[in-house]
Order: sequence, then structure tokens, then C-alpha cells
Amino acid sequence: MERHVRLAPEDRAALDGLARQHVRPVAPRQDIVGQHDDPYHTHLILDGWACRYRQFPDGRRAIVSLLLPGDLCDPGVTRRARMDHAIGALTAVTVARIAPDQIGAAVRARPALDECLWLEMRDTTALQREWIASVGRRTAIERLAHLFCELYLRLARVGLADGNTIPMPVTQPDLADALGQTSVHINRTLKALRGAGLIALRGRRLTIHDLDGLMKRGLFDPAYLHLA
Amino acid sequence: MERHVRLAPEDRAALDGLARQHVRPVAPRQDIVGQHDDPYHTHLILDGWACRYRQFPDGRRAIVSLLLPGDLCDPGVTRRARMDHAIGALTAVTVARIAPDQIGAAVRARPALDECLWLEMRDTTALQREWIASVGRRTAIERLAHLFCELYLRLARVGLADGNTIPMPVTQPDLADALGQTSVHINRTLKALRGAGLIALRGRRLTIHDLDGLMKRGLFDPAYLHLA
DNA sequence: GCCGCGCGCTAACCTGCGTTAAGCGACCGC
DNA sequence: GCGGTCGCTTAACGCAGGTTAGCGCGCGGC
Repeated sequence: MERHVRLAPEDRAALDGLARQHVRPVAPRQDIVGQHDDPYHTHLILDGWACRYRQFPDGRRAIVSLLLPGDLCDPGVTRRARMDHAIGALTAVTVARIAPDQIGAAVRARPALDECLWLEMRDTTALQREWIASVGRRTAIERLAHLFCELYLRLARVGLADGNTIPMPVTQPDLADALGQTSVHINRTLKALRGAGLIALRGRRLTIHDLDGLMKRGLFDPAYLHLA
Repeated sequence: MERHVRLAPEDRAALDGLARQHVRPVAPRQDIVGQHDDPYHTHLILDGWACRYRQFPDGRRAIVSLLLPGDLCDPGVTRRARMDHAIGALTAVTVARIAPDQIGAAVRARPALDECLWLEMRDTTALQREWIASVGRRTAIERLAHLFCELYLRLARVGLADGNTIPMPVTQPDLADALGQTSVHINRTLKALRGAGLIALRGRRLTIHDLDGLMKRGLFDPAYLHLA
């Protein structure tokens, strides 16, 4: 599950151990961690899609990142602080709750895991940077194309792509909040991408007909994902 | 310079040692690290303002974060990877170059520094999240107000605020690229903020007349900065 | 098996911000 | 001291994307 880096079997075993304890299901639209909580646990997404989001007093919502199976919620949470945003389930989700001292112990026992956490962190920040660039400077169609490329590669990395199609369980309003637009415009843009023959989206599944074309349309450069 | 956390004098001394070696001046508008470099060193900003940015083939530029004196460029760079963005000087800058093995050695010698690096990382990601929320869901005037609040508090934290005024050495085109807008509209928005009596901006210095008002205007909640 | 609600989809209209353009002043290099 | 470039400012105009509204459908709850 963790990064494509050298990990001894014992390291994997240690991770497995953490992931198996305290597994918890979360219903769609429920918060995993609330916006003003004093979070104690780190969470590992085992199944389903979640997101970090920030909610403004007037109701506007900004989805700040998407969390897919295999993603770790807050490696740095060990260093405690009040939450400034929330983590919510977009679909039905199952998460593993991991206590900070467990992480600390695991890292001390198996130093390679510390390296893993740093890599995880590095990837997270790279992803966030690309999102800022997207929302800041890409047009509507570029944003959506870019997001689809990103999701495809991230899901493929953890074995959740089925050929050229991936699950796409999020609603159009969700996409809108993630891309800084309205659901109406997301719908228009989807129509355009379909019309261009780049994708098909039906029944919560996205099929990418032309990945190269989609990448070009979204100014997508996979470097930031740090794939193998 | 580093986070407001318990640091033994020896820890500070170790940091100081790193910061004093290989100090280098960088001219305004020059890159500190290029967009496709294979970066070897971490950089610490000692003076001046820099930014991370991503440049698209057609010339569009997205500034993805602002780096102020005291900011560390890439604690995680130890874990090598090709750059997917660039770091550039906005003003004349002086940076300290720090080799990865120096960081490694320092961390092993003084474990408290590892904690520092994690905190730095935590703050960086929180900042990036807030920027995504800004560009995604805040209006032009809210974005600018929010950015000014953020910069004021970040500079005050390192002793660079002079009462209610701070240096503001960046151009309007720079602000535009940081906030995902055009310089023309930045100019309009500045006029509005001035007109509302919230700020004054003259000669590369920003005076905040009404911090509370500015915070309200920018939907600013300082929680994400993790101040004392 | 029915009801209600949320989502997908579309259309018509509106506006915040982008675009283009132009004048002016400060700074820089020669 | 002079010309060129870049940033600031404003104005006029255009458009990408927001807003509002309305319909149909699928799904979950009871």
C-alpha cells in the first residue's frame, strides 16, 4: 500500500498491523474528523473516497484534497494542533484509526517507516501545489481534464483502475467544490469533454478514451505524482 | 528563527551553524531552483522574498507559495526527486544552501530538530490548504484581504512587522499570479480595499489600518498558521 | 409500493473578472 | 542625460463562468 520504495517484509508487517486495528466504517457525507476537533488519531483510508474540506460561515465549501484508498490522513497529526479544516467521507468509507503513540513506536522500531512518512508528506504537498496551480491558472476544461488524469494515475497506482476506466463515485457538486466552480459549469464542461471524445462518464464510472489527449487538454505533467 | 517550540540552546546553535554556511545572494527575478532541476540542496531564506511557482508552456504562471525570511525551502528534498516547479526570487534574496547530509547529520545529533522539520512541514501544508480554499472559493477582495492578513501575521511572527505596517515588495503582477487573477483586477481590488479604509499601500510598504476589519473582509481565521 | 430528495441535465440571463489599450512616472543601463 | 522597459492606473469592452429555474429520474426510507 505504501509508496513504491524499498520496504523490508518486517516493515510491511508493521504497517499491516497498524492498519488492521480499529477499523471503522463511516457513512457517506459524514465527517471523519470535524472542522474544530482536537484530533488525536491519524486515519488511513482503506476503502471509499474522502476529502479534506474547508467550510465558510456562509456555506461555501472548498474541497482541498481528495483522499483515496491507501491515503494516510495526517501523518503529522502526532504533532497536535486544533483542526483548521474537516475530513469528510464522500462515499461509504472504511478507515483505520491509528493512535499517535503507535506511529511513534512503529517508527522507532522500524526506521524505514519514518522515510515512508516523509515521502507521503512530500507527495501530499506536491499534490496540493498542483491543485493551487489548477484552480489559479487552468481554465474549466483544463482543470477537469487534469483532475481526471490525476485520479486515474493515483488509482492505477494502488491497483484500482480497471483498464482505462476508474470508479468515479463523487457527485458533480463535489467536483465543483474541488475545482472551485459550480455544479452547473462542471456539467457543461463534462459535456465538452464527452463531446471531444476524450471520456465517458456513466453510472459512477469514468472511462478515459484518450489518456494522451486528456493530458494535453489538462496541461498535465505527471512529474508531481512521483510515480516509479 | 524556527518554530515557537521548546528548543535547547544547543539545538539553536546547530541550526545557526547550518544557516551560516554557504550563504548566497540571488538577484531579483532569478531562479533559486529551476523547474526541472534535480535539486540537491535545501535552502533557507535569510532575507528577501521568494516564491514557488509553476510555469505553463504558454507562459501562464501560478505562484504556489510565498517564501519569507526564515522559511525553509524543502525540508523533504533529502528524499530526492526531480522538481515539478521552480523557486524564484521576487526581490533581492539571500539564501543559505544546506546539503542533505548536513540535515541528516544535524537531525541525528539533535533529535529535536526532526520535530522542527515536521512542524515546518505541517505549517507548510496548512498554508497550502488555505491557499487552495482562497483561490477556489474566495472572491477577489476576500482573497487579497486574506493574503494581507496572512503576510502580516507571518512577518510579525519573525519580527518583520513595524507596528501595523509590513514591507510589501511584490509587484501587482506577482500578486495576480499568486491569487489567480490579472494585475488589472488586483489593481481594482486594491483600490476597493483602500477605499474601504482598511489598508494603505505606498512605496512597497503596506499599512493595515483595521486588522479586524480586514480579517472579516477576507474570512480570515488565523488557526491555520499555528501561532503560539 | 410510494414519497421525497438529491443529482444530472439544460436553458436563459447576468456579472465578476479578463482583455486590450493607453498614458504616466520611476528606474536602469549606457 | 536619454531612451527603453516595467509597473501602476484607469477606461471600454467582452466572455467564461455564476445564478436561477425547471424537469426528470433513481434511490433510499418507511
